[in-house]
Amino acid sequence: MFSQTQEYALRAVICLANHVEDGPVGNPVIAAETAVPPSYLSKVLQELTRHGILHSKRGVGGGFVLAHAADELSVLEVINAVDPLKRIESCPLGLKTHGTNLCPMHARLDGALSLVEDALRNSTIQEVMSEPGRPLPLVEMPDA
Amino acid sequence: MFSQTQEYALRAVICLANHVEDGPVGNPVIAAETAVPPSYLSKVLQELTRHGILHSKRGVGGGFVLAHAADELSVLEVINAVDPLKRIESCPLGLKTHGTNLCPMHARLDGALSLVEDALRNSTIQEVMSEPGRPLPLVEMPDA
DNA sequence: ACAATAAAGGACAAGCTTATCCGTTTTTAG
DNA sequence: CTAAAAACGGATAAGCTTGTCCTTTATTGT
Repeated sequence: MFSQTQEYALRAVICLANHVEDGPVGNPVIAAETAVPPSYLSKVLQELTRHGILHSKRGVGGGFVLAHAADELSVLEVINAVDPLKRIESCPLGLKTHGTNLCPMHARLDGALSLVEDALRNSTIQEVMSEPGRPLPLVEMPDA
Repeated sequence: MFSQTQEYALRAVICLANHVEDGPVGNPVIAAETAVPPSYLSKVLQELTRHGILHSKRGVGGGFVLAHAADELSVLEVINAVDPLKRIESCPLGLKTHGTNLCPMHARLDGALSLVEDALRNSTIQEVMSEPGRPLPLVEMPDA
């Protein structure tokens, strides 16, 4: 339901949010902390950069940083940057007389998609980085 | 978000619900009415049969019929038969100390999945076959 | 029993997602 | 100005989803 690429993108963004004080973070570091294959992560980070989620800096001391504050960035934005959640906007069968007025079946499916869209739009990266009673993303729990 | 196979399965089931009076309906008829490639549809119908959503009958006059009444069959059951919606039950990074207590990020993603699951569980095929103000699935609107 | 019909099942092909590799460009440091 | 670091970009491979084709098995009617 959520793609691997979406998952990777979210991990990377959370990782960068964790490092927000540290200046640019390089691909290898992010890869290590997020357990994403470095060569693939590289593509994902590129895509996030193209969509303005990250800023990248080349050369020595370069790497990636968040382009916006963690509480100004939604989970949905990250997902849409790499692999957009696409709503059902017109009849998948191409029935012309349905046009934009979906049949009840597709209306329900799209309704479900809209719930997802809303939930993710209203979750910021900030919110998702720590929550009382839940472990921190990307890190093993301090021994219980 | 929803796979092609899930979409095909739903179309096929709705088609069979439309033909519920007519006895078994063959693959070629379903394929034509649902605009699904017949050779692929054949696999989907097989899978629905294996999971008890349909009954199949071989030989002359054979075909497929719904195994249950349309108002006793949920959209979720159909989807789960061919390509199950899988919830996030444990940490995708395999962090052992997260175990079954997801981090807030995965908790939100799974929360979204649970909304979808609920919405689809509570939609019956009956409900999805006609709804005032919406066109009927699979058929062009009687000219407006 | 035989022939026709239709689903079941297996083997295979095309296309997209995920993943890898390597050369190029940009930036920094010395 | 040169060398090293690091992102960028293109080409290619592996795997899964989607789609095709053909043979086998079961059922029905004659």
